[in-house]
Amino acid sequence: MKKENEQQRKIRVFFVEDYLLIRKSLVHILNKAPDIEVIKDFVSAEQCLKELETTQVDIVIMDLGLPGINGLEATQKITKLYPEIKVIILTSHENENEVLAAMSMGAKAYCLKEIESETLYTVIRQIQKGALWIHPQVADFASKTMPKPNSTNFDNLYTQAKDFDLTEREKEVLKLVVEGKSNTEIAEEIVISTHTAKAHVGNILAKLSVTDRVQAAVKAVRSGLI
Amino acid sequence: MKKENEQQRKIRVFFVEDYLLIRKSLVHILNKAPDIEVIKDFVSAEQCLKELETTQVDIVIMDLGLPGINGLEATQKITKLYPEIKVIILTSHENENEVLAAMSMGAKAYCLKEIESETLYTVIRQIQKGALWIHPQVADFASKTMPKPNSTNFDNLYTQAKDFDLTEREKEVLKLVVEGKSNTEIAEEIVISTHTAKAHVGNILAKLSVTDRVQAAVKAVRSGLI
DNA sequence: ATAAAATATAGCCATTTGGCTAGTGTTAAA
DNA sequence: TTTAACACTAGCCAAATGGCTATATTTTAT
Repeated sequence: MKKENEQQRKIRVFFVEDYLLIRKSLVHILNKAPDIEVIKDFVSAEQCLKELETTQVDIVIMDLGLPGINGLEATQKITKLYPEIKVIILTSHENENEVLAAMSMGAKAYCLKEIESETLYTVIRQIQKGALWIHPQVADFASKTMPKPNSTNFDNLYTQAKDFDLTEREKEVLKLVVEGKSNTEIAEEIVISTHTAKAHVGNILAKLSVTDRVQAAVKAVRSGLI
Repeated sequence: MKKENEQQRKIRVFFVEDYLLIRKSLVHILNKAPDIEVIKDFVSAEQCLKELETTQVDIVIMDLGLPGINGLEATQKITKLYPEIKVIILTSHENENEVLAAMSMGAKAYCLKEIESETLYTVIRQIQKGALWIHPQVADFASKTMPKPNSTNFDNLYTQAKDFDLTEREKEVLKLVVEGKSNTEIAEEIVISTHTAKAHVGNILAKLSVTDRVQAAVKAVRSGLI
């Protein structure tokens, strides 16, 4: 059925990546697949969004860490404005939160740049068919937190993922922990008792799933929380 | 003169870049130049260094931010062991210190991944002829601090900028500190006494000019040391 | 209105931390 | 050869940490 359609029509792709050299090389690689066609490539998400107003594509492949509108925001915008378009994240970020955030923004795939080109072709084809795909290397933490595919619950993932459910006060304390402050210093700074400071730190450790303040600080910094 | 040599012999290149997809695409792009040949490409600097023992090349193109030995250390090793080999840094880091460090490590060129492929070909050809090249976008701060091409003054740049003068052992310990390990755990992990572990941590704190391991960890992460 | 959080406080206790001084053995540079 | 840096070990001590249980007030949802 519909032989020409399914086998002859190429998968139309937009590609967003800020570094020229990488962009051009990847476009080249992508176009080597007989059934994939990079219609246009963009330095920024803004340009891509602009072009989407007039051009129909099947898939947008998007880097995270773009200048201006970042890949996550762009993904959200695209999936909201054009639900039929599938967004594939292609990035080097192995960050847990980024994966969760991207998927909750509506991305259909999360690929690390580790990926082999042949696998990438396959992923693109699978996504085109409606699949979801997450790179094995980051799939474990994604699967944990992604039980219900209902959007209500998903929307919070981004904030939850980035916030670790910390309260305002706890974020305040965590910031001071990252500065290397002791519980006593923290207590002085925000005018609470040392007991309270300790309690806050303890709760922070629990919420971040770590066992000491060093790990908490590192996690906070690495996840961009602080 | 020597028409065949200069025009027919291709520039032999090693290419080091950890992300498979990017590596393969760039190799492809590089090989499109008629006078450039990527002999081999590597995921890690270690592998590249190993291969250099047996294979002669003109140029090594190197990413920064590699796993294991990073691009800067590798550059230093290469230029020390094989002064005739020119190292080209190809990275996305626009960091001032990285540029200075790379050049002081003996790199001959510092290219951002922004670069156009045609320009990259030109740079490679220029470098092969003995030139130095720094990407316009980062050239300004490089030129400021690069007055004396004598190595004495330059050698410190790297350590001052990134290393905090840590010894190998201390870096090893610092990595474990960042992982949130206690002194006891560190001692177990690298098989030393807890006393030694404590001593190392103490020395690290002093060298990083901080007063506790949290600050050390944060500083290590933020400065990209770990 | 009631339950559920967030915030704050308190004490106990084993363990860890960081600063300090004081050594030993090894290796590399002056 | 001697100095200097590195790696390692050791003990002391006051302070800090993290886990624990318990309580009370306030804010926020339902």
